[in-house]
Amino acid sequence: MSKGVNLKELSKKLNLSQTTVSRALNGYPEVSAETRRRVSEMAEELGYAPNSQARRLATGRSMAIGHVIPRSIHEMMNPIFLEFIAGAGETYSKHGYDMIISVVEDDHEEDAYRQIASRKKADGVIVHGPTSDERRHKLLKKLNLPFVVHGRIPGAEEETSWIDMNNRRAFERATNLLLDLGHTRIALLNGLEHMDFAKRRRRGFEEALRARGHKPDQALMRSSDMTEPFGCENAMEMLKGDNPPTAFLVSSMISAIGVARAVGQCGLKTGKDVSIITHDDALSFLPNSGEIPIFTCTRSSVRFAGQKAAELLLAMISEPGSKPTSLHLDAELIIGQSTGPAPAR
Amino acid sequence: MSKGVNLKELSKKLNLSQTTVSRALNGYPEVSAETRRRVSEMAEELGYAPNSQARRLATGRSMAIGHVIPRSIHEMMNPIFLEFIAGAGETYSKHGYDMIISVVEDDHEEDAYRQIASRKKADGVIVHGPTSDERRHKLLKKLNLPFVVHGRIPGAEEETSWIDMNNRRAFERATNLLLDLGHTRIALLNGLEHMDFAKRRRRGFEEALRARGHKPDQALMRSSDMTEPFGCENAMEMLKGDNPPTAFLVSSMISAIGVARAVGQCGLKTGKDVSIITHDDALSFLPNSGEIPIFTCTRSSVRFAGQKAAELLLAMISEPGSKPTSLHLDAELIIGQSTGPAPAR
DNA sequence: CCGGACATCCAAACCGCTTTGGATTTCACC
DNA sequence: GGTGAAATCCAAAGCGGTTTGGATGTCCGG
Repeated sequence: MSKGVNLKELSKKLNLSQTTVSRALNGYPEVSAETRRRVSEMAEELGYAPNSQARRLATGRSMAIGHVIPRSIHEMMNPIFLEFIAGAGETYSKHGYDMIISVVEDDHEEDAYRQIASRKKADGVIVHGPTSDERRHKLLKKLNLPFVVHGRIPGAEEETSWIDMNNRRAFERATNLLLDLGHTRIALLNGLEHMDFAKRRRRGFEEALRARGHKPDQALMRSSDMTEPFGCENAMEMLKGDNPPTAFLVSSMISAIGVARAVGQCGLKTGKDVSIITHDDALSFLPNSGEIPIFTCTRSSVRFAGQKAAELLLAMISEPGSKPTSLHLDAELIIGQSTGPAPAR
Repeated sequence: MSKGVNLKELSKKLNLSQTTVSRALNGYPEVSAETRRRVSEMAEELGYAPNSQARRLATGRSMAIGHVIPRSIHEMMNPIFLEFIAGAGETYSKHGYDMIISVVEDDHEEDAYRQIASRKKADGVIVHGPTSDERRHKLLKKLNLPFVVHGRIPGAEEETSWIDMNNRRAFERATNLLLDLGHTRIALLNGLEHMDFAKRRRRGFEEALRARGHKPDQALMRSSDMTEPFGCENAMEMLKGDNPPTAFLVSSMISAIGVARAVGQCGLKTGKDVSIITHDDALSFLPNSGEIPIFTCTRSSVRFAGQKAAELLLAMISEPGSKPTSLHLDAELIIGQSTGPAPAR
């Protein structure tokens, strides 16, 4: 077994033409049931599997989806990116597609897309982490390479296919919850704000504040890669300042953990002295579930987003020329242990 | 530009044979310098790039490396896996290889490898997360598919190529440090112990204890997926028990963060009342650097391991029949803020 | 018994590249 | 001037599939 039979050998063994064997295996109708049975049996027995390169060459479809990640973006999106990929990967393998990932130097990103197109490495790509001045979609259109954006490209919402969560709304709701609890000095620890999602989150935050007559305080807003130390250091600094915040709205569980650490180090109690709401991407290694989750959060499974993005893209590929579609997911607002009424002054 | 010229058209335009053009572009010697120049210029101008499927079919090399991840293993190794992948990916693209990742249902793992081999999807694979009763290497040998193991397969160290850190030694050293600081009740929060790396870490821990005349206490050892809550819950439980540990040795930063949270919740101070040493895979989104790192740790960059694993594999592929090679990395022991002398009883 | 409609199957072209096995030209050297 | 080596270049044969355009055989109604 697994000796590496090819179509020619298989068909010889069966006394059939390659045509017939190929058709039998690929489910074409012009083959008798009996023949089809014989063919599949023999194929099974000899462990035949079509060479994918040959098939791809012949069909002109590469049966692969590309993900290109510049090193820097990659570092920044680390765990979230992986979870998304995992979701997409499930969809791909379900449909017989391969996932190819290119880790490239930042200044070679365009090149990477060009190569995918010209060398026919993939039938489509996923665009990760769109920024405010995104340009990749233009390149991809020029290259005629189908793509789906994870997130939204400002100004190109209508002409591109995308999947995104409602970032603005999620942070608006979270902010309102904190306001309802009596918090008025609320800090925002956001992701890098040249990223579209971060910009939207800030907007949701600020709008909610303004709607209730509060002025957003720049001194309470920070934006950076969402690491643990980022959360800790900034929270520490703010908590030690005068007129410290009583609540934090944080863009990532990882940073939120850092905030919690800072709170502890200041001798305060999370959920009592200081409230924290974080966005929770439902990362599998950072579960925030349980009967009462540790963190109050806005939750939206990025893995699910990955699955859906892949489905969208595969659909686009199989029906070229169809209208762009998009999926707008709402985050759940889940009450956990990290929020409570604002402490009396 | 990027109109999709192929070799035939390009050579026609140049009044040369496909042979010559192909050779010129691929750097073969039997082409005059002048001709080569003309060819590259025209190729550049027309935006020619060889179709990768065709090239692969013709050369018989798929120029791709496969990584298959069963969903469950994947979930468990999440961030570490990604960091490894990132490292490997850098090496691949530097050498013109593609990285293809298959996310498969657990019971289809074997299938995935079989397909990679029979359909010639990849020239080699990386084996992730070997367990104590590992069997994948046997399958891969049978399939004649080159592979490199990230970690070691117990009993097959000589006959396989692998890259691993010295888990036993790292945990032995960490344990000794704690003993030197006067700690005698040391807890071990380990990864799942059917994984080879976790088993080695435990061995290092226990041997160090025994060597100094201490009996490992089963009540202080836990093993699980290395999540944050795992660290917190178990630390909490132990700290609240009678005769609590004064130090924790933890297999992952993520869990260590959980431990620190538990310590804080118990009203204790990390590095004073309770010491923590963690293994630090140098994940980019969980930096533990700074002048004095937060956590005392044994550090070994898993991204670097990924790069090296890829190099090993590519070398194996280009020199078939070479002896298996392996790389044994030593972790650094780095003193941070989370350790201090054992508190007086 | 004949012609056409179906049902089956096949030979050969094709996908776009690499590579083998020459063919042709050039040139130094005897 | 003849000759063999070196330098260039080319036609054609793969690589292993899919797909087009028939060929052959069978069955049915008229």
